[in-house]
Amino acid sequence: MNPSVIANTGVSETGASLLSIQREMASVFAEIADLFGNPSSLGAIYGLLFASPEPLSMEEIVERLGISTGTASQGLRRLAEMQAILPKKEDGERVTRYVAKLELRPFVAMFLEQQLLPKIGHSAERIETLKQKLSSIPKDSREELGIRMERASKWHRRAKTFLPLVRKFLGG
Amino acid sequence: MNPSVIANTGVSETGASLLSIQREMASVFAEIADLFGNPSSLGAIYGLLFASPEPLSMEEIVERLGISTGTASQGLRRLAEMQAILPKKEDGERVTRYVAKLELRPFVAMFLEQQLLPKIGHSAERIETLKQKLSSIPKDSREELGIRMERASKWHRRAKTFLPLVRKFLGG
DNA sequence: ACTTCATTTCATTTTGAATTGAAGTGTCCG
DNA sequence: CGGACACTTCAATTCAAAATGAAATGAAGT
Repeated sequence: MNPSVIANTGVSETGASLLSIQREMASVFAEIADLFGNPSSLGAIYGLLFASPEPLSMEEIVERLGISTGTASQGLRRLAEMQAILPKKEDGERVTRYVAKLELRPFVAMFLEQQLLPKIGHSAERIETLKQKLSSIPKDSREELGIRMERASKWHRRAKTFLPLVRKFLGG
Repeated sequence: MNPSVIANTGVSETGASLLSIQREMASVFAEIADLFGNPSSLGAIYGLLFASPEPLSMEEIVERLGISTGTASQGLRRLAEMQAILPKKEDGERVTRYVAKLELRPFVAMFLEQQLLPKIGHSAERIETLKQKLSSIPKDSREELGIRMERASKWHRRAKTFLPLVRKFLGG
């Protein structure tokens, strides 16, 4: 069996085994990505770069993961936006190569600030609005509903004070 | 315009306004549910019960939310399993009615213990396994990869110590 | 035993997000 | 200019998860 089916970065031989580790790492991070509601391709790309000491070009990523150029392009953009990877435009080269940042912070920050906090905030608002509509319903339900909505508000307040704290602990 | 299009629990009139509040609440909780990777119907059902001082039967839930009996049946089962609602089989009645529990704990516990912790644990294992495969790759990559995997392990360890703590704060 | 009605089950359908891939854009270099 | 190449875009496709609804189950009452 030919051990070097896939052209690696030019680092000569035995790439097959390295590649298999990289693919497994991609798969691990893919799972984690979709656990947090992100496309698993995002995780796969990051995982590959995480397991690649050498920077990789988009083309190399596409062939090693077997994904489309469209997915790779968009994934790389989002990862760069969330500061999870670093684009390296080398001197007189045509291609951009990417390296993984090895900190957890970008992920935690992105997840909390882009996903959780805004949506928590939004639903908190909707509940506040609802509280005001309470006056227009029969008094027996009104009282109990008031208590319940107050409780829902309290959940939101707790979440809002707690989440930034999470960030400090995991991201710091 | 007829104000009582929908048969409410028998609580006489002005149900339209109560119903609209309940539907809005269902919608708020539906958003939150899918934010945490659950079917939004789960959230909708819980939200409706949360905004309903009176216990509701499955049939009432189906008609108020406009969902199918299948969805309602499965949703009620899951919510009961995760201790988010309480089934009330009343004395000589045919139907089971449900009330919302008003604590946040069941949700936090369920999310952490059923979703996060197991999957975090699983990916931690996969990374441990990968560490052992490192010996079979060229030494230059080997060293750097060793460092990186160690770092990924550290993330997992942090998450595992931190998540139970989250539970105490939000759930207790 | 038979009817009724609440609930469950599950094969099918729907829906929406992720992915594809080919056409488009832009840039570098001869 | 022109052609090659790296990358982006986006309409169409795929695919998995969720929802549907009709048939099966089963518990009460007669």
